[in-house]
Amino acid sequence: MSDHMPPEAGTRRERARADTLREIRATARQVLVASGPDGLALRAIAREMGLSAPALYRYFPSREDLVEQLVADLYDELSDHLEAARDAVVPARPGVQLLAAARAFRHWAITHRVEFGLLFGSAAQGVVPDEAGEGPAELAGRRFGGVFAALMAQIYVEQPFPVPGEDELTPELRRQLQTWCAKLPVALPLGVMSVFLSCWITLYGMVCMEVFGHLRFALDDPEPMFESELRRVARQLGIADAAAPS
Amino acid sequence: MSDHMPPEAGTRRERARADTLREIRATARQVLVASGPDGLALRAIAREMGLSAPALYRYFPSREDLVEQLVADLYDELSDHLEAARDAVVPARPGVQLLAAARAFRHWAITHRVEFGLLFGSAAQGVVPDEAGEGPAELAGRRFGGVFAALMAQIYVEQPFPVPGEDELTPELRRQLQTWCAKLPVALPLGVMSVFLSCWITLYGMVCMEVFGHLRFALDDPEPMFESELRRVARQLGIADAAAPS
DNA sequence: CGGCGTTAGCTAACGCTGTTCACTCACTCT
DNA sequence: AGAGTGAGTGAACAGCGTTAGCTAACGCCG
Repeated sequence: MSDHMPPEAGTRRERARADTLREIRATARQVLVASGPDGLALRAIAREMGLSAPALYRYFPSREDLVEQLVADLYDELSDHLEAARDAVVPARPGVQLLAAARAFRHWAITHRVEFGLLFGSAAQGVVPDEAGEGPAELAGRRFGGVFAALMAQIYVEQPFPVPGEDELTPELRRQLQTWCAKLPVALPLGVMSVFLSCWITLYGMVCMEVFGHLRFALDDPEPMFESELRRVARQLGIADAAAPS
Repeated sequence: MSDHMPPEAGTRRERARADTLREIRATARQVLVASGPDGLALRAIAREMGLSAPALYRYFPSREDLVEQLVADLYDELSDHLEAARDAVVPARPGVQLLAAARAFRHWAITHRVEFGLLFGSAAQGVVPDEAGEGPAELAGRRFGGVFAALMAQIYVEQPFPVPGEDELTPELRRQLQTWCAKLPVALPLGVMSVFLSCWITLYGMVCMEVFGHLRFALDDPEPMFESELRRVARQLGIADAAAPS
């Protein structure tokens, strides 16, 4: 008897397994926000689902792997959020889209502090993460970075902004940017890539400092400073006209 | 580190207690680097010192407080490192000193990754740290920030660099900077403070990204990029001439 | 000098953690 | 119908932070 059908499903067992796996990931996420990163215990996840802790080992070889999967899921969720903000911009000018994505990044970060801490706060992946290569988290992280990178490239292609010439970069930096460039699908001037990194560092630094409380020594509400930095970035990208807050 | 010294006052008991307390802090630090932040267990510290775990409760009300003390110690150590680098600059021009301190910051961070993660990651202080006010860690953190702040102020006082006028700041940002300024010993133009924050965000962002591995997607060795960002900061502070790497 | 209060340190214990093992039971396939 | 697979179980182990109750040494004061 072959009922063929839902194209994408395997055997019943495989479907059930996939369902449970999804439920585990969802529950883990929920426990994370409810109990903080330290409260993210296998037993807590299991209890929430009405099964016993060792059962989870049918799905993940260790807690660490489960957390890594969770990190990947969170990166994906964050990427979705950014893309949604980007695509909500009409008309779709990449400059405005970049600013929208940046604001969405900060918004997600401050409304999901615990999750953000897991992604960017060195908690999960060891602080000394030589761990060459792979893992779903690494992959999802690249998708996240790609959202910004693509927008930045698009901005430059549509309307080039001033970038340092290659002769203005130190030879060491040039070499670093070159080896990076070689790994990319499209080739961009090295100066563009240095500007991209510089902007990304500003964005990352600003949001990290806010979420981790390292701006509280100075600012009560970091949003105005964030907007100010965003304007500086926009100026650097020649999209200052797009910077008015929505 | 910044404890005052020789009299070593107090009864014998008090001295013994102070000694043990210092030993605990030193051992904690050592266990931290040896076993990572997760391996920083009370029992491990106690074992290393040849005593039992509950004994530590005579010195700290909880593990969390011990970690906070450790964080304070690390901030102090880092501050010492920065001040040493600053004071090693001859002749003592504040521009050069700032760059020296910035490089020392990065150097300490990448040679003390685990400790850095504890200070600047989301691990130690709760990610949602409303915890108003106090604690030795907060205090030591302010000393650390003060090193940079003082240098920056000195640079401006000696030779003012161009800063945005108050009318170029949004009213919200102006208000934020004003309430911060009110808490400071000396009053500086708001534009200076916004530039300081901007520079500090760059420095923090760059070093955090490197240590937490969020630059590995692009750069193999982030140092050239760090130097490039440092030059940008120097340019902004009118000390570009001081930016040549030592 | 003797006694007493203070206090550093101990062991034992509780409840929690991640993880392993041996087992049961339901489902799937031949 | 029987064999085999695999999800889920409870018990157990080592380790965690923390509390309680005890011991013994120390410092002070009469």
